[in-house]
Amino acid sequence: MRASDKAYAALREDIIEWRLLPGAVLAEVEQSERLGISRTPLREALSRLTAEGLTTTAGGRGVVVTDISLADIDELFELRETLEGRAAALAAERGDATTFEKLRDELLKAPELIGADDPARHDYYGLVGRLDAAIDAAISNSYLVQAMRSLRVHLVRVRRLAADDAERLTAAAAEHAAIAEAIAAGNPRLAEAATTLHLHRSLSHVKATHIPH
Amino acid sequence: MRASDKAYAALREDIIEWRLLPGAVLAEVEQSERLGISRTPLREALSRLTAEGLTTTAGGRGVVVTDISLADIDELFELRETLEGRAAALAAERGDATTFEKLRDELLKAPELIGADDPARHDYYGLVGRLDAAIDAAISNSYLVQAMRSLRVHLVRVRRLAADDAERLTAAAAEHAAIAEAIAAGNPRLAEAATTLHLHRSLSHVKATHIPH
DNA sequence: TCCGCTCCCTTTGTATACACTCGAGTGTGT
DNA sequence: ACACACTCGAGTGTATACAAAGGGAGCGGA
Repeated sequence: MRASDKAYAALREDIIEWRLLPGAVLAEVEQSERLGISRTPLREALSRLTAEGLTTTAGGRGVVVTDISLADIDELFELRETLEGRAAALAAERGDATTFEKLRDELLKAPELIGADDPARHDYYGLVGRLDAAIDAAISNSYLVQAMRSLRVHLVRVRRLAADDAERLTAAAAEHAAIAEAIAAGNPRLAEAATTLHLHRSLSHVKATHIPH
Repeated sequence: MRASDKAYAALREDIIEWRLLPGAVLAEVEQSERLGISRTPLREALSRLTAEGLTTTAGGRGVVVTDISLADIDELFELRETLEGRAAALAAERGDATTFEKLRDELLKAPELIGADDPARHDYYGLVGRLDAAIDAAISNSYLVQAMRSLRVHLVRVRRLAADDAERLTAAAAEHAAIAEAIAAGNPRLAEAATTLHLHRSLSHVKATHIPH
């Protein structure tokens, strides 16, 4: 793995996990020494982070970690609703039914995973990730997939702000199952509606349990 | 202006104007010498181009200019319809009516601009650009604006493939005027419908007059 | 005491030198 | 004659040295 990739992954992780808080200045020499690499690959990593919107160049003062305000969260979900709603509709038109039927069945059994003692709920998040991947594959539109992928980075960051209690996750699993069900049934409008519903509930939850930083 | 910005702008222009054709390899030493800068800022420029999707790294063999197939154009417009349709609807909800009324009036007079002998039709394209900018400002959603901005780069490139005859531009101006009219009237669904219509016509025109390369 | 100017220092921007990897081409052995 | 291996080279990846620019602190004047 290239040094610039390592630096990119490390910084991205630090920002998403809120170990590097908004406003933190990422000075080149400081970070390059911390990560044990030179400035050149670090600069490339910072460029990528800035292109993604996780950092921004603060004229002459280095790059700083971007903030996420409540307004940003609203904007984020507005775009998310647009993209994922359409994605779900397209998946319903083009996707393979059996794939999404299996995912639906797994999602209906998800409460068992959520109840387990794994605090990170890796299995459940992996399952949701597989649903996302299945939708991505079904729509076969690289530009749309790319747009959603760039959104997910910010969404993971936002999710870390909210308290992922078992109650909400159980409800979310049912909502995801509804989406998978609609896609499997080949019903685009239903799939879009289910996605809209899920995202509104998700946004409400985030705003309700939002931890100010 | 920084050297890396200069290199980025120059290469971006070359790719969009099809002076650098798909598949062309951009060797670092070669391009840095051509542009009169060193490899370091050039690499940053190439990183940005790759992030935008105009180039792609061909495993150790330098970066190459990406291709745009007919399938890509379909995908591009599918995403464009999603984003710009929603943008028009949001602008209708949140935009200032007088701003878009003025733009509508100007667009209705656009055929005069198109008839002028300026082969580049700078005035007309400037006017359409101002409509885009007005929509961007009206929706006040930086994430959505960012997503559309990253799309427009590819769209400009596609537009260069089509023959922008006066007839199509006149029709497009009328379609744009209809969008502005719907936004000014504060009718989101109408604005979205007008946008959908315009994009379908635009796509048909591109595919009909497509110049294979 | 407050405003403004200047100087210095910190930090980024650029250039260049070095290291390493991948691939092609050639030469040799069977 | 064919196949395998070795060498050479082109090109990227990384490190470091140098240049330039912007900001902050300190000093001086009003």
